[in-house]
Amino acid sequence: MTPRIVRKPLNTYHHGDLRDALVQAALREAELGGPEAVSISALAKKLGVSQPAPYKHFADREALLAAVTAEAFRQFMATLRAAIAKPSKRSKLSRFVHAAVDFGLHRNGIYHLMFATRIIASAPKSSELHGVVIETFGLLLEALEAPAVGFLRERSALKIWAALHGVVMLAEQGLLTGEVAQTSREQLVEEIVEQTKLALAVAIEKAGD
Amino acid sequence: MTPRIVRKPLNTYHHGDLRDALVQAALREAELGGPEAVSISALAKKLGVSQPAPYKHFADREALLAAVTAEAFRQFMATLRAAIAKPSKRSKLSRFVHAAVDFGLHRNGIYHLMFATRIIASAPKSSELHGVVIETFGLLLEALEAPAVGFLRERSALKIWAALHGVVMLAEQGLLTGEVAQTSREQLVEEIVEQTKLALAVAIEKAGD
DNA sequence: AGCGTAAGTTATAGCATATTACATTCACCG
DNA sequence: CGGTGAATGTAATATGCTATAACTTACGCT
Repeated sequence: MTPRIVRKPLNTYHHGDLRDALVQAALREAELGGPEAVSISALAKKLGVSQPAPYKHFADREALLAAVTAEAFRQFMATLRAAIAKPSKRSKLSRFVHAAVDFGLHRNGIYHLMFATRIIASAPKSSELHGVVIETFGLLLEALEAPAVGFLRERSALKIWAALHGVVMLAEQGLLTGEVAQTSREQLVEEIVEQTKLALAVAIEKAGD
Repeated sequence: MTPRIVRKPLNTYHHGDLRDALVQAALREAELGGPEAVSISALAKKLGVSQPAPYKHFADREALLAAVTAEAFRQFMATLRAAIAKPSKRSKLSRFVHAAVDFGLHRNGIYHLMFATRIIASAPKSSELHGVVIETFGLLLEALEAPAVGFLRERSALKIWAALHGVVMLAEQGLLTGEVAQTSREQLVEEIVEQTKLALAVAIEKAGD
């Protein structure tokens, strides 16, 4: 009858699920203030445990951030999956890209954690984090719906991935409004999708010769 | 006969040019370890002044980082200017983009400082930093050599800027080698340049109707 | 020559990461 | 049951960083 599967002792000594609570709380902090807003001691205080308690679950701050980043990717993927599943007259790819950019702008701090740090690069290839990154890329490949073979398809996906990340960065830095560009974000994203599709079509045709 | 234009007192009390020395030293630190490797107290020790001395020149750490970032942009621009000036059989735009990506990868930590933090976004529009950013964008517009009018030209520039930034990120995260993609970085960059040129040509033609 | 101010200094508060040694509870097994 | 080892927590402490306050020194200007 208890809503919790995990056993949660009533005594105050053991928290019961500190590890997960840390990840969730850290994610909330990162959402607002970015990676550097995540403070182990602040989290411990907020969760009502002693300051060094988190170190029983994470070797150091970086290890916590890696776990938080992995969780962020899972939420990212959930958003993307929902976007490409929902029927619409726009293409799957277009929906994917717009959803990704929206995520990057609305959940700003988290996006920074995912893409503007070296957390991924310094995580071992066998890690959980690396796995979800690959999986996310797979989602993009799926959204691409390209009739092409692996090679061209992957290159197109990489170009899309790169460009959409760049758009998020430009928007964040305030370079998509005002003097520099009268271009709206959505317009830019749509153009990128279209020009990549066009380039892919050209490449396929050329390969067909 | 003294090589220094700036007066540098021989007594140990006044450093003589602490502000500039801080910026340069911070830039070196950031080059290796990224923005978070910049520690005011460490810099002070390295420069032989007391720990709070830097605060006479910068209100806080963020102010120092903003100055460092502005200097980084100046070096970035110098590199880009050299690249587009040097004659080659490749297009100006191609040279620009390759130089930018190279800069992003070789001077990794600095690039992070420039594009993966909120320093620009949180700097006032009238600031020195904002100025050099606009100037850098102007350099890209120049490199584009597009026959198009402002509107289309700017959009193309934005797409290029976004994509090249994304490529740097992908390369840094190690997503351009191994299982995910057999695509080389240079190939990808070249394709992006080409497909943007193509898209621009199409857009110009359509506008000409 | 003297004075104001820019640019240093020491001292100190406050917060964060991380380690060590110790305490408590959980889970399991005889 | 009861006891024991591992997991999980605590207290105490070292170290390093940002930042401020109050004081000192030397530069430059009239």
